[in-house]
Amino acid sequence: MTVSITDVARAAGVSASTVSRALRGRQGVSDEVRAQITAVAAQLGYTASQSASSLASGRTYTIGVVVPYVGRWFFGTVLDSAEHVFSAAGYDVLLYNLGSPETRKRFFTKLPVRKRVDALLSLLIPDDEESAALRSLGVPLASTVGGARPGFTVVGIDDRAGTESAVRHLVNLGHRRIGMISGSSGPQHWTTPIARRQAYLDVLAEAGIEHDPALEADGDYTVEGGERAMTELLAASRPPTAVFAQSDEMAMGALRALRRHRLKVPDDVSVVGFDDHELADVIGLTTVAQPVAGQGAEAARLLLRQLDEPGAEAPGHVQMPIRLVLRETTAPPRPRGPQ
Amino acid sequence: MTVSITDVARAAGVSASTVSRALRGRQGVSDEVRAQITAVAAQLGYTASQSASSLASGRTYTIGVVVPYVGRWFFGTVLDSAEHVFSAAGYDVLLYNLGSPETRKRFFTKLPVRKRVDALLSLLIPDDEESAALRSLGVPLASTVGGARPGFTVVGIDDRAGTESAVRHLVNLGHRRIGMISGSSGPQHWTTPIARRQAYLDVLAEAGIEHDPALEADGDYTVEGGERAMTELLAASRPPTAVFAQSDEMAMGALRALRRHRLKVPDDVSVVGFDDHELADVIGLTTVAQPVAGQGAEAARLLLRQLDEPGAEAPGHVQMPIRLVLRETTAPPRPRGPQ
DNA sequence: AAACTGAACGCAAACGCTTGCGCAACAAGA
DNA sequence: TCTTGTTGCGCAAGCGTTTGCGTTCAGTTT
Repeated sequence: MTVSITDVARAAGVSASTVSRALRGRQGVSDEVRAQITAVAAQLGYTASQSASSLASGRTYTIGVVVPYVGRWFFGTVLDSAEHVFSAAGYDVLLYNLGSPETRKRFFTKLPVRKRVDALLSLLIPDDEESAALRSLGVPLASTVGGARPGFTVVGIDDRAGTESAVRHLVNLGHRRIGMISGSSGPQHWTTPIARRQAYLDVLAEAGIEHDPALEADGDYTVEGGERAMTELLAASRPPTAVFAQSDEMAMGALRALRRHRLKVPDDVSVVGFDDHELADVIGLTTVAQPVAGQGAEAARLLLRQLDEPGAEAPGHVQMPIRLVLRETTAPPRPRGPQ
Repeated sequence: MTVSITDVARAAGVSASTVSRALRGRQGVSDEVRAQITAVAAQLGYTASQSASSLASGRTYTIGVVVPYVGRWFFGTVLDSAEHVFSAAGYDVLLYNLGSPETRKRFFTKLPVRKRVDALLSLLIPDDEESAALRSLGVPLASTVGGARPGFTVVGIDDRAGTESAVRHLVNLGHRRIGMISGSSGPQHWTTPIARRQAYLDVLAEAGIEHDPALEADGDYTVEGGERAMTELLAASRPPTAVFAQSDEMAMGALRALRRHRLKVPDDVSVVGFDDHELADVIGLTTVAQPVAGQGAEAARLLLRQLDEPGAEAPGHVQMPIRLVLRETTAPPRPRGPQ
């Protein structure tokens, strides 16, 4: 049926152990025999059975990646770059898409990755219990979202600094009524929205602007949510002249809401996003750019390093640079007064 | 170290085989013993080793998914929906991201999925050689792109009909100079761009419009490519008054090029895309919608069916519906003549 | 009461690899 | 010549499951 290691061994006139050593580049086999075996294996189209190999060796050469929504740009991009790093190093990736609460719960209770992966990269923020479950796997862990967590190597960005640059930009343009569309905090302890909100409040305070709770709305990190949130903000008794959205998707939703209300951007309302989505440039959105692919690649590299040198201390938290990208959705507020 | 089936067996006072049967719902074990074993297993936190299980049974409960670019909206969306179907059925997914020619070549020569998956879903179009390699895996195959292929269940859309509805829409608005931004055909026999081009030519012919090669440009299925292509088209001696882009991403690039040239959409130039990208609505792009997530889910379901009933004949090709979505980037051409 | 069922369970043989150990064979040092 | 190393390779014992077959035993049929 399917060709096994003993088939190769027989065909090459050696033992199975020699085939195993030869094909995996171990020493203890002469160059000529190795060449022989390699040739025979190629000719027979032999591939080692991953199951048998990992059962015997304990190594799976597989990395688990858990992500909330593969379909969303941010996660897709991180996954893309991480996958490249993994596959270049000879690792396969097992993907778990945990968008709905049920699949998420099932994953963390059944833990299908147990004994199946050598390491795990999480693109979602586990709560304490989930964190513990992952640690119980006994493999290196990394994450590209949220703040530092025990047992994890997390590569992220400085949410405070990013938010500050965005909001300060609006302040410097002369805006005083600055709204914010935030991402839902959800059931998990999702630190990002919290950090960004705090930074937003701090900048307002430092500029001597009184915070108006009516200028905050939740956008659920989606386009539709952003649209709803912007609509809410516009319904305030004194609507904002500028809005900071915690993600580009929400900013895009906000832009759509503004268009529906026949308000001009940036003349009537300025908008700044967060992420530098691939289409942010297309629609001219001012935003704070973060190296999304870079974070995925870096996290993957750090994971691989831990696998290569098991003794080494893993960095707890690394921060990647952010930068404000000025485009066409921000401008000074329209001068008020008698027209 | 890690708890094995014999640990559970010992703790429950039965044999390993009984544990195996009990946990997998096989018959031949009494209800009380089964309950006992289930409880003990849960308490010990036992999970069967996937390697050992698949080595012994030959089933991997894993599906391979190969995709050119996980980061792109189309593929991410298909993957997302397919993954949900697979995981709901108890299958894990192994992801292979084959964007670059090297990784692609490596994948098809080494075929790391051999003996690792029970079925394979391809979101890229394999050439004849690659197709043969996949068939040699001896597992059910499905694809969500391109035309029918021997050995594959492919679920797609009617590219001709989709293109016709888009181009006819432009013709009906009164356009006569209708450009097209196509996706590169690339090295593989990628039938989609060819089918769409043919439909484009046919509609022009049926409307009595002479085809002008200067109104065709390649956009590589990317935003940047679309922008370049549009710029090319605008450089023609008689530029188009309307453009059909073979994907929304390219259409978005075209919109950006038009904005850079200070041309109004749809007043100066109409644009219609293809796909109904999640952000098409945000920017008001007229486009032909295809059920992207639906195709992923359907392909996944068809694959699972083949696994459940190995004897059954698999459908060779199923087509999902498309529909033209009118938004704000198309309008009648600006009346010409003395202004 | 004997013979026959079927259900519930254990035994042991795979499944296809990896790896510690042992054993030649040969080279180099004493 | 005899040790001592070194290198190249085979043996065989796992790794943790699944599964065909055999055994036991309670319950049914003659």
